[in-house]
Amino acid sequence: MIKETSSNAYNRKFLHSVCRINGALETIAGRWKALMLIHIAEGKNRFSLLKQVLPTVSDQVLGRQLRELEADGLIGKTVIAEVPVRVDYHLTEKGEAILPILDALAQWHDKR
Amino acid sequence: MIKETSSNAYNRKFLHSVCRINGALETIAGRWKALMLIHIAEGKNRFSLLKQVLPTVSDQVLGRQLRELEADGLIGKTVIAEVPVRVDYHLTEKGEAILPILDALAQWHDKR
DNA sequence: CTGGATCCCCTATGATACTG
DNA sequence: CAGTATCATAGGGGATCCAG
Repeated sequence: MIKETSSNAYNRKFLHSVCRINGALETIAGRWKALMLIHIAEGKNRFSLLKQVLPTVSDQVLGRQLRELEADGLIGKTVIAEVPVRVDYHLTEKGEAILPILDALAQWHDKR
Repeated sequence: MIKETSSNAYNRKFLHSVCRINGALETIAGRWKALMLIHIAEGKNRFSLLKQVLPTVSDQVLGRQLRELEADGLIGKTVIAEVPVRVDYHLTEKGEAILPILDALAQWHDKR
């Protein structure tokens, strides 16, 4: 059994919280993700609507980031079998929960 | 003069808040920055101490991210003219203010 | 309409060596 | 001790074309 120094315990404690912070940052740090979350929350909840409000994002990147947000559980989607097909996105509970933190970040950014 | 549609006004409003969020994210999204801020807050406030607690970061990257955090106003440094020279880092008021947000991110990350 | 497939490029990160 | 200079690498993002 390895005797633990207080420094080792200290490191593991903080490394753990940092892993969580980095994990959180990675889920929202995509170039457009914060923007996409806000727009979806405001009703721009379809692929073509998001393209309209994010004019400089490519189809490929928009699609990829939508899938990543879905995989991370921040958004969900509803496929409506019309012709042409229609897809509605919506924030999950977890997606809603990030909005106040994004707001806090925006306010923090204005300091000084 | 260009007549504004309500959609244009809508876009500019949200694009503005998103620019602020992305700006905030960029200042802390470096691979090690959140970790560095926490460690500096906890007293690991010198180059060699940070290297000890961040064993996989290279000197080059550590130095660069320290300079970036300093340029963004999150940390300050004090150079003590000993031999060998000694440099102490400390969080600025702005740097302290981000800590609760990082904590909120960590708690959010644990959801579900 | 909603994206997947493919290719390219740029930037952040990393490794190594060197300096005041 | 506290960095900087140089080179190499990987992954995110962008452009274009294509498909259900």
